[in-house]
Amino acid sequence: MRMGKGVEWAIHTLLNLAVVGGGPVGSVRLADAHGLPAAYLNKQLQQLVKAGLLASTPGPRGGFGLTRPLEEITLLDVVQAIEGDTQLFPCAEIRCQGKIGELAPAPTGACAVKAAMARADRAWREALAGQSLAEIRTELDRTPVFGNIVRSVLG
Amino acid sequence: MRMGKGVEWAIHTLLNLAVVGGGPVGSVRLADAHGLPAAYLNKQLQQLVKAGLLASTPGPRGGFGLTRPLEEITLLDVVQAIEGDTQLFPCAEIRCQGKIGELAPAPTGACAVKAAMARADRAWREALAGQSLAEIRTELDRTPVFGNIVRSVLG
DNA sequence: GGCTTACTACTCGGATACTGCTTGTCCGAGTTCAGGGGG
DNA sequence: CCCCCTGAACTCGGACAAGCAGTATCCGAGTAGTAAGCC
Repeated sequence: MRMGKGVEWAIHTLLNLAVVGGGPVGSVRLADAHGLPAAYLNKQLQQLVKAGLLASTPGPRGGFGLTRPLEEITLLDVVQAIEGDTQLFPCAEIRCQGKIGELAPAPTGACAVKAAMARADRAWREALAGQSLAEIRTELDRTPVFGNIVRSVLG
Repeated sequence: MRMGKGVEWAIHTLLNLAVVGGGPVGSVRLADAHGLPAAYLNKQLQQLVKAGLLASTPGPRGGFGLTRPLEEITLLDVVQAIEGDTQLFPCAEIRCQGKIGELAPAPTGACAVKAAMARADRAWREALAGQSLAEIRTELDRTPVFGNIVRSVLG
């Protein structure tokens, strides 16, 4: 159980877009920056567009651009955009199946297992929502050369 | 990104084994209790044996039995036994690849993205480790008939 | 009658197919820009 | 000289394959219990 690589790609791409600022950047250039397959990265970026994190402009000089500053983008936003907002624990309600399910009365409350897992799930999501991409960029800016390199590659 | 069904199966099976107490129970009977494919449940239970949560005894009258009380089994134990202890976020270090990777100096510290994701991961694991199966069983015992049904099915 | 022994039935355990999702690739619709022709 | 039009190049967007992990199944190794045979 692990999330797809698209999440890592999306985060780094969002950070790069913020560093370069300015107008939209095409998916090919964004992919070359980290040696990623361009067409597949494009697919992931479309997910970010659907989620409202990016805006896409077609045609020459087109590409993808941020719709809001990094301060307003949390890790949870990115993860949900790429992976969807499904729970980590897929409760199939097997407590209501099989011999036990047939004999037991219809359950009144929610499944205790499901509830416990949901608590952990919530802790994870809150930890993700508590960290914005802006904070991560601050960490990256500890290496001052970084900004120049990104701008030289994507500019 | 969601964990396999085996986790739900394992948790309910562990709870059932605790309720019935006594000697080992075969995988077929455990599977019938919730209408699960017996052979595949067997595969998952083997994972629990490897993790030390269950003990298996072969031959007739054999089966699986708990090795310690529910108080000493956390949700994290079960999840790690079934899913492995890999991180949710698979950092491929793409920051060191592509044009940016070639131009940037060798990174000194850990990846900021990886670190942020690891924090959320830790929050999730701590939430899982903070809940034992005994607490869940307490919830289930709110329905007093439950114990009798489990014993009648597995006895 | 008691003990030994062979047999049967039942269990786990690992090796073997199948399915669905993640990953990866390709081509078409749409738009901007450039260049040529006409007014 | 300025405007319009046509064409081309480049972009996103969704449709189309490949690979792999999760899912499901089956058969063999091993053991407890049983029943028959022997002392």
